[in-house]
Amino acid sequence: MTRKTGRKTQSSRTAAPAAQRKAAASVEIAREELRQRSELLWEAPVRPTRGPKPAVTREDVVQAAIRIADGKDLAALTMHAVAKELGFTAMALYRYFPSKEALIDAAVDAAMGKPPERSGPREGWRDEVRWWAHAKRTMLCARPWLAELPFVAAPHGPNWLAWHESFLRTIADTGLSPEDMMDVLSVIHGYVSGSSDTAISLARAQARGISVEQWAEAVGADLCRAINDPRYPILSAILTSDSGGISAASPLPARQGKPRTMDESFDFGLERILDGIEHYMDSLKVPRRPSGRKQRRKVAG
Amino acid sequence: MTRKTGRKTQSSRTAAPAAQRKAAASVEIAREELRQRSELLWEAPVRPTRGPKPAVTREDVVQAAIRIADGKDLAALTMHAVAKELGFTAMALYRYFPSKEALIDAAVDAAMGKPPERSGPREGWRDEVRWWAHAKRTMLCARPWLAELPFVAAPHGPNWLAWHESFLRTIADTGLSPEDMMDVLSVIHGYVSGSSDTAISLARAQARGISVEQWAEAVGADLCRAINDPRYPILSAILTSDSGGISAASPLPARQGKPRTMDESFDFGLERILDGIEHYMDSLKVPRRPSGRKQRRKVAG
DNA sequence: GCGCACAGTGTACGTCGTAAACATACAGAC
DNA sequence: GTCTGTATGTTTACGACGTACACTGTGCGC
Repeated sequence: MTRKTGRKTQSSRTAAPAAQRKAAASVEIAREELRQRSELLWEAPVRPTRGPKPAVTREDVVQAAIRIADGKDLAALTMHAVAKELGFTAMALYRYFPSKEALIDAAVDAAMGKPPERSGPREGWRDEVRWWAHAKRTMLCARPWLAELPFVAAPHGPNWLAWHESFLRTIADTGLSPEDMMDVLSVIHGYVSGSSDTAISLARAQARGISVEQWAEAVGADLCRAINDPRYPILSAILTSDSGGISAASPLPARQGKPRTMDESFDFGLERILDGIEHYMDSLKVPRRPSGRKQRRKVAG
Repeated sequence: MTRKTGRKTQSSRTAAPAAQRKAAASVEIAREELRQRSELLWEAPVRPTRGPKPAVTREDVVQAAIRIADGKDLAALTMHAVAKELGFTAMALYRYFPSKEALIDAAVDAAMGKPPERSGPREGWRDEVRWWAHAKRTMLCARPWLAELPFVAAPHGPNWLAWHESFLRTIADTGLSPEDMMDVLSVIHGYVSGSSDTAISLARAQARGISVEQWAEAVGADLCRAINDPRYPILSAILTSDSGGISAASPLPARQGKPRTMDESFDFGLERILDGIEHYMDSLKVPRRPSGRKQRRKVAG
């Protein structure tokens, strides 16, 4: 991983260790670098007429990168590996992307893909939001390496925006103000990405060939340290509340025969949030204070 | 991080790498490695009587690592850097931790710290959960590198459990079943960590010396690509719905003079979730179906 | 056909994590 | 005290990484 910013246009020394920099100049560089990376995401490459044709396209490079990350993990995604995948030397890639970071930006956006189109007639916003949340979760679990990225500023590429657009479509008719729509998007988006980390962690383990059972055993073993530890009385009580076993399908403790799986827990949380949003929408219709402490009312959009 | 061919003499050490391995054997190694990393988190080091005294403690090493990550970012946290901080050579660290990953595990748990104790009398669960969520968000923003970690199985150290215990205390008296308590924990925890990514991204930028304005400019610039792009009609409408400016305090568009800040958006979402949870609790008291699709009812804890 | 712009290569450097062999310092057995 | 074994930190080394720089080769516009 270790993403660095060490780019200078010309007077650069070696792999600038992101370390010693002169503040003022470095910020300028950082800004320019971010601008350029963003551009790479949005602008089609311009093929000059002169010179030999490139052997592949930027898209081909991106796809090769995705193939590697899918097959192993983000750590396996090295310039050498991508180059080998394409039958190149590593340096050739720098004709397509100015740095590894820029390539990863592009790979992330491409790997995210477009949000799936929902066929059939439109249903209520609640169903659609639920569907969107599941789609997003599925996407994240399918490519666990997407969650490994320490962005200073996440690249908001075409697909990233498309997912957001896709969400907004689900609540476009609810009468929420623009602010509220963005905030509702933010709740759901936050919940989905945050709450999927356990599932993602499992997906990563599986990508490494670790079985579900082995993974659950490792995670469960940690949790079990809480049992009978006086520092964790409540957790301990919960963990031992019934059979106290650990479900293979969930790192959380399984009791009384019907353990909740990770997916069920996800759905549980999602329903609570949908309830909360619905409640908020209702409170806007009937002009009475919402149950929350803070007064909020609809502003004319 | 990069991993290579592993070996395994007898029992101890080795950062058993994850790359190419013989499947069966590799899983065995991975499991053993995870077990050992977990142990390092929980067990006090045993000082043998013979031989020279160690110059520092494992705790000192961890603190040095945290200092480095705090000062820069996770990428700056190299074995060489930590060693230099302590006046050592890099290899000396391997007397304290078997691998960089093990050191990072320990640094993460230590950096997370204990959850702050709340002074004063206990208030309603809603206030307490809100308080917990803010504490966690504050902690994550203060150490943005905590969110950069690609775990296969996140190490659940003492502090990690303490945060969970601390949350459970807030809802211990609400009459929720053990399953429900864990799921409520999971919703809030998921929301907090997922929804903080923008704030964390900003914190990271600031750690690199990028000002809020510059960061917002970069993020906003990406969003603005949606404007007038036929692929993003709704987003475009929202972004231009009023003044169309981008607030420096938020990457989301600011309109009509009173932009919502990131923190306000966070609170908005949190209130919706709390509403949803409250609604669920109410539905348990009055035995009538909750508004969500799935029937859930309290089980005797 | 000529020349230049651009494709991809070869080599090199500095840094990374860490294996292996080593030197050193100290506790306990004599 | 001296001896001895073990635990400590150092030295050296390796292979992989990102990428700077100088190179070779190709093919369009002239």
